[in-house]
Amino acid sequence: MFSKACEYGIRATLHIARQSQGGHRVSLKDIAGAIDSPVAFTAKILQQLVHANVIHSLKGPHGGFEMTPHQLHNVRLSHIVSAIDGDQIYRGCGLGLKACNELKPCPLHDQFKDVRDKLQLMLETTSVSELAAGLTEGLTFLKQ
Amino acid sequence: MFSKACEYGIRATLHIARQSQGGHRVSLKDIAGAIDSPVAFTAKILQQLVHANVIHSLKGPHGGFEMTPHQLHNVRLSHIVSAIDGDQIYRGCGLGLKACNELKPCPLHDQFKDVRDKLQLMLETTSVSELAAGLTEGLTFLKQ
DNA sequence: TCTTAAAAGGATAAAAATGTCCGAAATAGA
DNA sequence: TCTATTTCGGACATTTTTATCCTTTTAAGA
Repeated sequence: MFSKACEYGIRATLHIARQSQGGHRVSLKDIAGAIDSPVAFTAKILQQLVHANVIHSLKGPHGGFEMTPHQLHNVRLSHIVSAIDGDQIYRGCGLGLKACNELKPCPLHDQFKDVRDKLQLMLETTSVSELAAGLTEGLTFLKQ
Repeated sequence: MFSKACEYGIRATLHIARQSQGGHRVSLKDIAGAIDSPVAFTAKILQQLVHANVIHSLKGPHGGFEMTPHQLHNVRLSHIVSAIDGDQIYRGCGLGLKACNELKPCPLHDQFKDVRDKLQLMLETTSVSELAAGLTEGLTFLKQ
């Protein structure tokens, strides 16, 4: 569904969100350890997320990654997904046809529309904060 | 959502189904032309679909691909997708966690479940025949 | 100012997906 | 039986994704 990069991106952001809610800044190593991902690859993804204003970073000693109150309040899953994978998942045609639309639909356009719209709605309405809360409460998990 | 191979596979199967409904067998070249796909790559995918008993092939002059009445009656989109991409799309965890389940869910397990179940239901209930009918009626398209 | 810790960013490597080529096998028809 | 046509299947090539390594930049603290 999502690329590996996007999966790591979501997991990393959720970990950062959880720690930021507790007032803690986290390092790259910390994140990679918490979500069980390759360190250097995770670094590249975090860079993308910083550029996309999903997370915030600070260099130097005691540096690391965090989310500002503004980011914690506003960031939705859709922001992470479109920053890494783009919006083809919920905007593109299910059969990869460039010119597929309501007027000239592919054979599964209608069937797909339901699924795609549901996915889009879910990504756009689900906030990172609410998911991070579930982690803190020990109800959900980011590895194994 | 699906791999390129799977997109070609679905499009090819729909073209073959449509032609089979009219009593016509189609060649590889014919298929690749109709769905606008690379010929040799399409050949590989068709082989997979023959092995998966989604379509039927005949070698030699006047050979080609077709669907038997039995296949036309039974094949659903889910058969094509699982033959080419496997069932990870609607069975796997959205965040790529191997051990994600109801008891130990990932943070977006519940939100994802809805989307995934809807996708699974759609793929398992949509028959290739019904989609091919839309093509014949000129209501839907397989390229541009 | 110097050292140290951390992210940033460029170059490269490995793996997977996508795509191509060509000879082998099968089969219809002359 | 011979030839032409078509799928089959193996090997190879290209592109994209995933992953690693190393140097540079930034900033804190001694």
